[in-house]
Amino acid sequence: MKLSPIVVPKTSDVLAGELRKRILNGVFAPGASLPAERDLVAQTGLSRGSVREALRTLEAEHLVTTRPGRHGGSVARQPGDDLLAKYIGLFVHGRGVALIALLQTRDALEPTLAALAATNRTDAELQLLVAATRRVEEAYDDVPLFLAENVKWHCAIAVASHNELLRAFMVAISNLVYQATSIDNFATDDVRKVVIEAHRRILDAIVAQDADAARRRMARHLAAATAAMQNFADAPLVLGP
Amino acid sequence: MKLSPIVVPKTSDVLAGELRKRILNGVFAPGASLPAERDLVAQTGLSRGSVREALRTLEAEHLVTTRPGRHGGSVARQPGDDLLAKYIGLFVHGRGVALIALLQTRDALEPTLAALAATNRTDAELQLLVAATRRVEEAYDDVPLFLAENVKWHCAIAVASHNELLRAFMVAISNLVYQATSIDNFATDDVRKVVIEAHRRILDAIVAQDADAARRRMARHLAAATAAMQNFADAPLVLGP
DNA sequence: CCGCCTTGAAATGTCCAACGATTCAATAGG
DNA sequence: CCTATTGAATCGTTGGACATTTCAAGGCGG
Repeated sequence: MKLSPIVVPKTSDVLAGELRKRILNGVFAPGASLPAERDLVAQTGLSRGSVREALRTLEAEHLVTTRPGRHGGSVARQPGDDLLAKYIGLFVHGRGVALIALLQTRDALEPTLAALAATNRTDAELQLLVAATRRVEEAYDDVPLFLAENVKWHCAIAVASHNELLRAFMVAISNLVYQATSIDNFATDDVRKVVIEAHRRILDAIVAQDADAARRRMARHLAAATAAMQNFADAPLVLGP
Repeated sequence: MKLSPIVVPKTSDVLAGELRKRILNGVFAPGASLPAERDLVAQTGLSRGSVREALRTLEAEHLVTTRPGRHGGSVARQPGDDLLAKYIGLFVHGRGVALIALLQTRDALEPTLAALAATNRTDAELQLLVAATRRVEEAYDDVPLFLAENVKWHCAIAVASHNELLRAFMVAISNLVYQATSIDNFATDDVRKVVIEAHRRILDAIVAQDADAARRRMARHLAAATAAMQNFADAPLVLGP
């Protein structure tokens, strides 16, 4: 008879897994309190050290926040966009991903986002998008503001797409590209003029809920923007917050 | 005189921050060992519990792995694909992202990946891709194996694209989709036959380094695959290890 | 009666000491 | 020369004690 190698997981990891499951399953809804440390000790039969290590793990995963004091304790949280953005940034910086790779990723995501936005947008989101478009145009003379408003415009599209995952990806990448390019002034007068015109045409397609046109125009817009900064796109990505 | 509110960070968080800084700065290069727990205790003057909690935090961030035993200890890691995959998974499950949103994201990423693979592939990667294609075909009669090899095939494309960020996204999403769909048997005989044929045509385009054809054919392939599971795509995503 | 202050309770934060479990290297024995 | 035993280094786990933080309730003075 043969036995396969036996692995013994750490008790704190087991407990962390159990609690994680319950949080993601909604047993502990966001905002709800988990049992107190000593209650967990009593319920699980583990030591307090193990329980605390499990809670530290979940805390690092942003699944709970823990506060001391009278009505303190650990409360469940919902993992948000900021968490994903943080780890995407960590990945990009840690691996030294080149700017060109970020631009390629953006080129892959945004045409689909535009198409989805055209299909799924609500009227309220359309109003926000119109306002964002106007703010970009009004910032024509202020290059840093122009770039910042431009990022917000693209994020507004992402929000209107009603796809949370794509949106989270897009927001994270947009901010990374913004950080990497805001120093270099590739946004000449001509570039800014072209951007404004492209935004208008994309907005028109979204107003008309024409998904194909929105996708096509966004793809062209990005190709132009990428070309404008192509000169230093191969440089390894530096900087960051 | 007025005093602003004083915040006292947890000692374990402070230590985790210090170690994190050193790992990201390269003081502890990937693969290098951190001081042993008891050495950290001696150097920092903290208790072993606090040191361990700090290490659990870094472990959850995939910045270290820690092993017991003689030459065990904590070694620094480079945040890799698995890190991003873990947190993408947390986001998807935590937010209850629908399967349709995952499929839309995949549809956005993979045509670009195929195009990049056609352009950037090396001969070695092409060989791997050929082998992966053959394995999918050989698994025609074994549906679970077929699905698993199918995922590997798509990941092989992602690797050949030479875009680390897109690849990491793709690998994470592929596995999530796989987990969510491997239970439902939508992969009928007809579907599997069509998949194999589509893979061949995409592979041909990558062999010929025809980026446009690769993108086009991948888009069509995905549209067909998405349609095959469209029936239950709106269901909220459940399950997953 | 109202408002401030003190006190107490509940919870996490930190430390210490010990023992158990795991892994690998060195050494003794066949 | 090979194998098995021993031993050392290291993490894993437990239990208990005390410190710190936070809030609520009650007491005191106005």
